[in-house]
Amino acid sequence: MDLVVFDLETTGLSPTGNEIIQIAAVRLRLGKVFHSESYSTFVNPRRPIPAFITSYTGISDAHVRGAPPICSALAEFSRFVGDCTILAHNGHRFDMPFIRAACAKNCIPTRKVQYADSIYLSRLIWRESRWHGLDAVLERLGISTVGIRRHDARGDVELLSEAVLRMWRRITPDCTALPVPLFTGTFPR
DNA sequence: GCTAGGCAGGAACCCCTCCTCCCCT
Repeated sequence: MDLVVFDLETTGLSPTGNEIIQIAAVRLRLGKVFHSESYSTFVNPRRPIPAFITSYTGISDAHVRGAPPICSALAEFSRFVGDCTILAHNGHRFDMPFIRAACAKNCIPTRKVQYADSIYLSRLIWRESRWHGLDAVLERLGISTVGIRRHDARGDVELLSEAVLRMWRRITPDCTALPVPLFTGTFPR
C-alpha cells in the first residue's frame, strides 16, 4: 500500500492560535521509502515567528518570507498526497487538528482522507512502555539522528519514515495493510 | 528549562466525569 509520511512545523502547540510554517512529506510504497517522491515547503505565516520556535526548529522569519501562504502550500501538499493514506507521529492529536484548523481559518475547501498515527505502531510493539515520543521510538529502533536536523520537518520526516518502516516490518513483514487504526480526517481539496 | 491547547487513556465507578500524563511545535 502507498503511504505518505508527513510532518509539520508550527509557531506553537495551539491549532487555533498558531500557524503552520513548514510541511514535509515522503512516499512509502511496498515497504520502501521513495526519497525521490518527496515534498517540502516553508509556509509564510504572515506574522513573526516566536523566538522560542526559531531556536527549537531553526526556522526563522527569513526562511518563510518568500514562502507560499498556507492556502497554496496546502493545495500543493494535497496534490502530492493524492488519494493516499497519510501518517504522522502523534498526527491524531497534533498534525491533523492543525490541518483542519488551517482549512477552517482560511476558508480552504476540504475533502476527507484516511490517516494513521505512528504512535499506535509504537504502542503496539512496546506495550509495556509509557514513552512513545519520536525520540524514544528512534532510540529503541537504534536509528541515528547524526547529520539530520531534528525539528526541521524534512529531517523529522526522514527519520519518521525509516522508523515507520522498521516498526511496520516487525508486525507485518510484507508491509501490506497497516496494523493500526485508520482515521478519517479533514484535508484540503 | 520555561510557556502554550487539546486529546487519549486510566481511575473510580456503573456511566459518566474527573484527573493526569504524554505528545506534538
